[in-house]
Amino acid sequence: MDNINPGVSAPDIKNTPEGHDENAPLRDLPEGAKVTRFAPSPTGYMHVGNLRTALYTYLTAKHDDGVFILRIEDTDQGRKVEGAVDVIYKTLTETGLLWDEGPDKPGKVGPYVQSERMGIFKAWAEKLVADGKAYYCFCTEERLEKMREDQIASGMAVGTYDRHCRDLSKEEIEENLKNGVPYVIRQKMPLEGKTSFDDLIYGHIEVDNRELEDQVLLKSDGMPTYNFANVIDDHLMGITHVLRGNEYLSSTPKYNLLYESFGWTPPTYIHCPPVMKDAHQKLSKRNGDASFEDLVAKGYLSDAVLNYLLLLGWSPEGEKEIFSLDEMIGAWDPARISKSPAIFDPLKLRHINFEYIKALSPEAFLEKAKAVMDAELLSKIRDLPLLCKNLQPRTEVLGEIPEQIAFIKELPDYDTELFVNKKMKTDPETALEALEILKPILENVAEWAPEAIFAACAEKAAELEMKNGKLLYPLGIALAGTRSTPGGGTDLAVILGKDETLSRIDAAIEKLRV
RNA sequence: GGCCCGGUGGUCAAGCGGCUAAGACACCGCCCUUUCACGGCGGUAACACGAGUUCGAUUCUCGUCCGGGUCACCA
Repeated sequence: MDNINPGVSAPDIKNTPEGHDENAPLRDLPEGAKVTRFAPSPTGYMHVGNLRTALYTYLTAKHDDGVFILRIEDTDQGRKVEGAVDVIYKTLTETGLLWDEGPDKPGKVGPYVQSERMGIFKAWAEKLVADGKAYYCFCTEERLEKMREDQIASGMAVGTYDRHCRDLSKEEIEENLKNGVPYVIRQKMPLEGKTSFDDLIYGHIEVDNRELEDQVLLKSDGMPTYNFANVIDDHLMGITHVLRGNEYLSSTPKYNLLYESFGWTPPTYIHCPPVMKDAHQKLSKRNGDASFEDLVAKGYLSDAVLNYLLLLGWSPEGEKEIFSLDEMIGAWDPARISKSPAIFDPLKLRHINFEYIKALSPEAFLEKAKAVMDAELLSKIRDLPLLCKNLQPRTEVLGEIPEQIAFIKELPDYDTELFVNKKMKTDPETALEALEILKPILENVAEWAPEAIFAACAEKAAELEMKNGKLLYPLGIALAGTRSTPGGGTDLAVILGKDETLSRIDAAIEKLRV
């Protein structure tokens, strides 16, 4: 995607408190345009919940011709997975969620990889300390450990920092700093009052400041916590709308206080409910739930997956269900995101995928179907277009095609009971008759084509005053050895070719004679 | 446990004080039909519970219950 604001070439903004100009315009955007960001951490796996967040984030930006930013949040170096960033690029590219700015598409507010922004966080944290909104904390791991134990023992609120270092004397702090005592920087929460914010989905949310912990902003290794980096980056990057999972709902007041401390305007928050595996568990890597890549590998179309995800937790105004990406952008309204969790329904995904497969041109379907067939199978199909014509309305997931037509490779060892069909009024006995009648017709049919074969068979049926099915149902069973096949007996004959057809009929006749 | 959020059929969901409470998936039945599908038509199935506000609550308030989230030098 091209730079969406060509012609604007403001100098790089300074990311530090000293150089930062709060009023410097970051981008030249149309009225009402939103700037959003998708900020995954590179853990090597894109689960569908993540992808859904990316979609919603993308749509929120694009609906008003805004900017969609990709930022990689890799401050936890320990969890970093090799190649994970590529998975993110690949998935977003495949689904068409193209970002306007990102690590590989630098804009004016880069860098877009958090680990490359390390220098700036410390400066901002120190500004907070200087302004009395944060403080150095020299508590050791052991003291914190002991504090928690004591808290549990005394039945106090669990895990909340006791603000031990909040009121250290100036001298004490200087002394520690001078001696190189390791420290973290903690946010100084107000001791009373309330903090509130408005979420686009959940509405007004208010908490007692007493509930808020003096959270760590800067770790002892100089790295920011997610909680801090997030706020700094979102602001410096000019993010106007923050979409994220609702697990952040309860920490948002802390973020708001940070914005307040800096004198910044908080973004609009849009918290999304989670995508669930069942009523109790989220969809997750740990549970071995399907990632986007897994679904595609199974034969789901990426557009179909995206379309399904769109509907999982969001509903359009009308009755329409199938949306192209452009249509999604047009119809999108973040206010219609659901408040409650949604259980991922594989069956519905199948259906949506089916709709997309149905909509494929015959040529496109043939290409996709061919891709899941092996050479041996392909060599035995005498009329691939005909097969595909029959397959297309019967395919929900591409990957299931091979098993659906396994009988082409090899006739299964079927039971003669299969010849029983009440509606067609057939049984093994009538089937034997039917096949014996059919055999010479097929041997002598003028042209080995669907219409010609069907016409010849139908003519014979009419002559014998029987329903077509009485004659043709047994043909299908004889040729496929299974009840469910893509196409009727005459189509199967063409797909298998004359020789194979005749030989399978002989085999059936033999089987029925014993 | 404290705090925050949620609760319409099996699932996704519409609804935003007055409706016989949409629609989709799944399921069942019928029709079409050379199998199975597709398609068409029809059907079963829901406002968690209890108070209150109101002439009237699925919609508003409170409580109960249930579920989820969060309480890290992880994001």
